Amino acid sequence: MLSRLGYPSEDINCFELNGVKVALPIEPPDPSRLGGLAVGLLGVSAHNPSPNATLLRVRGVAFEDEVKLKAYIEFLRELRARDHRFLGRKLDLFTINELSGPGLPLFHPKGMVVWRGLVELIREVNRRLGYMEVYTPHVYRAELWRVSGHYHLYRDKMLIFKVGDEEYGVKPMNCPGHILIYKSRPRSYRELPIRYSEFGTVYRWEQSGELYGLLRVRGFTQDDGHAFLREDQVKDEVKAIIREVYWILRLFGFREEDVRVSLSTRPEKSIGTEEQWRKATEALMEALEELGIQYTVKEGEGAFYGPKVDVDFRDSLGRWWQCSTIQVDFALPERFDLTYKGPDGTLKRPVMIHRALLGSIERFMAIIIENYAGKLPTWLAPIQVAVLPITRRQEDYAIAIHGRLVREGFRAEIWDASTTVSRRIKRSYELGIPYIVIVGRGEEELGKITVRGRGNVEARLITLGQFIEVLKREVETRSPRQLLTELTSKMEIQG
RNA sequence: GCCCCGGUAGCCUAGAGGUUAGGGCGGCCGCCUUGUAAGCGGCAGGUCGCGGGUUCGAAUCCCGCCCGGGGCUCCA
Repeated sequence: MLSRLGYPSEDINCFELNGVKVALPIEPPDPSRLGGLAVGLLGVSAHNPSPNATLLRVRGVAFEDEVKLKAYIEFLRELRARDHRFLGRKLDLFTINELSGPGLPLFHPKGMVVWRGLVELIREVNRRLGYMEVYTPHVYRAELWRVSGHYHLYRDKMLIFKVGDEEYGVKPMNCPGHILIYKSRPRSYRELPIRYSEFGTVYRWEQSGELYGLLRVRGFTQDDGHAFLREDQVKDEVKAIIREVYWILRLFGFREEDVRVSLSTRPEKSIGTEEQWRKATEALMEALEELGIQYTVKEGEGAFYGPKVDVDFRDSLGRWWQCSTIQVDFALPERFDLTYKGPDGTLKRPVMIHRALLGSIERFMAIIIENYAGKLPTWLAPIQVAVLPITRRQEDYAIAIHGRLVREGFRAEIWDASTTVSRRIKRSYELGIPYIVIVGRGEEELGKITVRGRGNVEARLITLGQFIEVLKREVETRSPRQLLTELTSKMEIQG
């Protein structure tokens, strides 16, 4: 039984379906078919489209048949199973505590393992790109934020407070600190580009409704970098950065078709000369074209201080994320009166490039937790190996194996025989541990081990040395695959 | 920040004005000594988010606040 109800609002279509009032934000192609669809209820919310009408909106999804509906429900289940907010707790990576504050995550030891893995990865990239790591304070005199413009343009997101007679502000961005390092002495054109990087923790007072796990927080750490360079150096710098962004995405298993690049041009409200904008925008376009990268142009979407290139990528569930950003900036060099001595002896104004590769460590961590469904590749896994003695009689042997693994630099734990083997194996699967080493009487007598990988691959009775060699290679190459499979196939040949 | 929904032990959850708030996971203790995705038994663990109100009586009803979830808006 289906009937159309009056419109309380122009953009909502209301029907009564089997006695339940249903509001659809879109006009269904054939309203009379509504009754024959498979409908799943997603949520209920109230809206007040006009002063004298209250609308209860029941949100649901309709599919042509039960099979498609079930597939969608399965997708939602998958989302929940991969949700980094639950996995973060289960894997003991981080928590967000009501007492310490919303949007301010606390990273546990295991979470810091993943964090450090990402930071070390970016340190390598920074070395290749020539970015030198610096460290700057978290709090600055408000005067600095006046000079940078943040005091006026960004104030609603900033933490500004008074100490005695003077105001201070917690940093929402790292650039001003890096600028002051640049300004610490006169610069020559011969030095450029000067590149600074910092894993800088910034605080932005986001509105409470915008917070979302690690994906949207109030305190986060950027893998930030600023290059000070001549305008004619912009193109090469951007090319080098984008190449590295692609390298990083490939490392995490994102393919070309999962990456989307956009170029944002001059917005209406902006500073700088036409000439500067033209040069910078052309430099960005040329960089993208020379790399053979397809991109879309977002007219007028640039920052007020310069054009930018953003790299979005798509995770295994088809959701797009924006992390990497490369922005050209004419404004801050001017505001801080940055100069360098040109070859002709006159003072010139450098251009700045702001860039973040992962964007925020927190957000990127959340994305990879979800993308791997908690089963992190071995190089990032907080526990790489769990050693399981079958019975207490093998515990000394297990201790010896564990000790060797730890000395070789691996993150290993012993799970003693106080509970059953299958229970411990189940737990290792739940925690997404890459490898379990199982040692029973047979292994101990032969001085060997049995290794089982996450994908149910098993290498029986190999030597610890063989396993360490594979493990080492897997970690050093940051392999997304488990290299144990090589050992198992070898074993089959032998066996 | 706005709209709706929610908050019960470390985690998941039963409970809808009436005894000592019940269960599962996890934890601890004991038994078992285990060979590949949950062995058995016991014990501990709760200001029912916080504050106020209604009532003879509140986890349960009302108000305020805090926190979370879904959406809007915004971003890395």
